[in-house]
This record gives sequence, C-alpha cells and structure tokens, in this order.
Amino acid sequence: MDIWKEFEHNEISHSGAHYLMSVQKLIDSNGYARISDIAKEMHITTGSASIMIKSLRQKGYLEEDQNRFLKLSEEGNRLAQSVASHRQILITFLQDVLKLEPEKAEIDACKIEHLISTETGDRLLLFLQFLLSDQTYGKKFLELYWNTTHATICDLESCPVCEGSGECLVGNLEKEE
Amino acid sequence: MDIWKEFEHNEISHSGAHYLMSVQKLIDSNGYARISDIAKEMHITTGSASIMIKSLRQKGYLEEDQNRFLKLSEEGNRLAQSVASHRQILITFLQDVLKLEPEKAEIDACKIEHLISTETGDRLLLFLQFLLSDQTYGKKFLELYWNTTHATICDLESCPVCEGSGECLVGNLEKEE
DNA sequence: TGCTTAAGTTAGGCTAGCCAAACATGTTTA
DNA sequence: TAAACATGTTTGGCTAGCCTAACTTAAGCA
Repeated sequence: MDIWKEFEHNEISHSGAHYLMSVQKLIDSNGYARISDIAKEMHITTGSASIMIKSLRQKGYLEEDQNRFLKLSEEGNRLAQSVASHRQILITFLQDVLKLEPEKAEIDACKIEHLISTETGDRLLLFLQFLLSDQTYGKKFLELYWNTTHATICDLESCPVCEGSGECLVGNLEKEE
Repeated sequence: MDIWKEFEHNEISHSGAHYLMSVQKLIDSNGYARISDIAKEMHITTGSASIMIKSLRQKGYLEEDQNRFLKLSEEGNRLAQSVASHRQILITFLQDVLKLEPEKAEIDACKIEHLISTETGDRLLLFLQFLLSDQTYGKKFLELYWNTTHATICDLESCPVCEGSGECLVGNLEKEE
C-alpha cells in the first residue's frame, strides 16, 4: 500500500468539514442556515456553496427542511463535532504546551484537524489532559521544560523573563500561575 | 482573513513533497533518478510523473543533468529535508509518546508532514527531545502517564500488562527499559 | 400589475493531479 | 538493417473545488 496516497482518503475533505462547521455555527448564532448564509460566512459565492451543499446532502451529512433551512444529519453532526474537537485539542497543544503564537497555532490546527484519525485525536486529548492536570510530575515537567528551553521558545525581546515587559507566552504563563 | 483557506497555501503540495522525497530516495539507493524510476517508485504513470516533474523543475525544486538524471536543487533539498524531518518527528511523537500503532502513526504523520509550519516542527522536536531524554521529570511523567492511562491506551487482550503475551506497545516499552 | 430584490441553480472556465493511450525518440539486439 | 524495447511527452478525460455570469423562482411592494 502506498501510504502517501492515503492523503486523499479521508472521511471528509477540508472544505467539506468547514461547510459542516459553518452550518452548525450559523444555526447556533442565527437559528438557521441557508446556502446564502453559508456562502457569506465562508466568503465564497452562492454558486460554489450550492454545488457543495448538494454534494454534502447527497452524502447524507446535511438535511433540508420545508423552508430550505439546512441542518446537520446525525452523521454530519458527528463529523462536525469530531473535527471541531480535534481542532480544539490541537490548538491547546500547540498553544499551551508548545507555546506557539495563537495565530500560528490556529492555522496549523485548522490545516490538520480533519486529517488526524479519531484515535490520534483521542490519544492526544488524553495526553494533554494528563500533562496539564497532573500536579506532581506533569506540572513539574512543564515548568522545567519551559524554563530550560525558554531561550529557544521565546524570541521576544520584551519577554519578562528575558527583558521585562509582558508579551512572551512563557511570561504570560508564569503570570497566570 | 479566512484561516480555513490557508489549507491550500503551502510551500509545497502533499504530492510535490513526495516527488522530491522520492528523487532523494532513488539517488540514495540507486545513484540516480529518472522520471520512469520515480513513476515506478511512486506507483503512478510516467505521464503523470512527466508533467509533475516539469512543474517541479519550473518551480526550481529539481534540476536535470546531461543524462536526464534528476537531482534536487538547493531549495528542493531544503524542502525535502524539512518534510522528511517533520515526518520523523511526528512519527516519534505518535508512536513513542501517544503509543499509536506504527502503521497508524505513519499514516497520520504522512498526511500532515507537509502542512505543519517550520516553527511547529521545531517546537515539537524540542518538546520531544526534552520529554524523552530528561531523566528526572520527563521519564517519571511518562511512566506515570502510561501506567495511569494504560487501560485506555491498550486495547489488546494479549498485552503483558493486561493479559500476558507481548503485542502491546505499552508492554513493549516496559520490556525495553 | 409589474418592478425589484433575494435566493438558488446551472454552465463554463480554471488549477491540481491522477489515469490511459498515442506518439516520438533513442537504444538494444537478433 | 530492422524489429523490439525503454524512456519520455502529449492529449484527452476524470474529480474536487473554486470562480464568474446567466438564469429561474419566489417574495415584497407600490
């Protein structure tokens, strides 16, 4: 088997995942989601949205009621939730452990949220929960790690640890505690 | 800015990255790389390879000598090395820390190796090195983590910790130490 | 009644990458 | 020398997903 060809074989495409999440987001905030709402929210044309929505309905991820209002099917909901949760787990790891800038953490998380397997997501969550909550070794390990690698992790001259002002993520972390 | 659209905006595509890595792999093992060698190695047609290679040459990632032998340009080499190193870092994390099965770790790593930023790769490497080598908190944290979560992490009935035989990754780890 | 606007669909075009199949060229080998 | 094989290129077709632009349908309103 060619592992590199697996890249295409996913339950849902990057684009598809964002359509589903957009539907949920719109329902949560406005109470309904139509094709034009999705197009507006995603900054694409209604033509593109129309075609993609049709395809997502055919695949059984979306349903439409009498008013042409869209909602997620059970399967669509499972998928959207899974992707959203992977996204959050990844952001937490990149931001709170690896100390990447929030914007960069979000971009990388968004790129890979739909690509990691359920198992990888589950494991990462478990690891993160343990690492961030364990008061004995987890906490001490992270403190030692951040202090030891601080010079590498922090590239801001204004860091309180380096210089003294407050933009550094490591510094912010220490203030929070 | 639409973060979800960043998915396409990468230095190199998934496919492109694998072409470059294939060239390097062939040179390392055979001493040279031609279009047909790459096609064979990647299990695609020479037609597809011909077109993609032309594009990679135009982008300056590949060069060709008098014998039509391909090699990586400086830039191509940098890219291929970066992707290969990201891949290895991800595999190590998924396999040696999160304890995913090797096959699954490889698939997920392959899917995202070209998508993560240099910075994310660097940070993950730093974190991994520290976690896996620190003999005080790193080691103890991992032991506590694996023991505590073992029931969740191990789904094999044949696990030495669960039952007694030897297929479980957690078990293998304990044997290695 | 007829005009305007909103909403959605459809058609044609684009890129990326794959395929098969036809073609061109250059090298073996009988 | 001629047939056969190796190598590479080109063409046309396919999917995914985006675009613009033209079109339909329905609703609002004077």
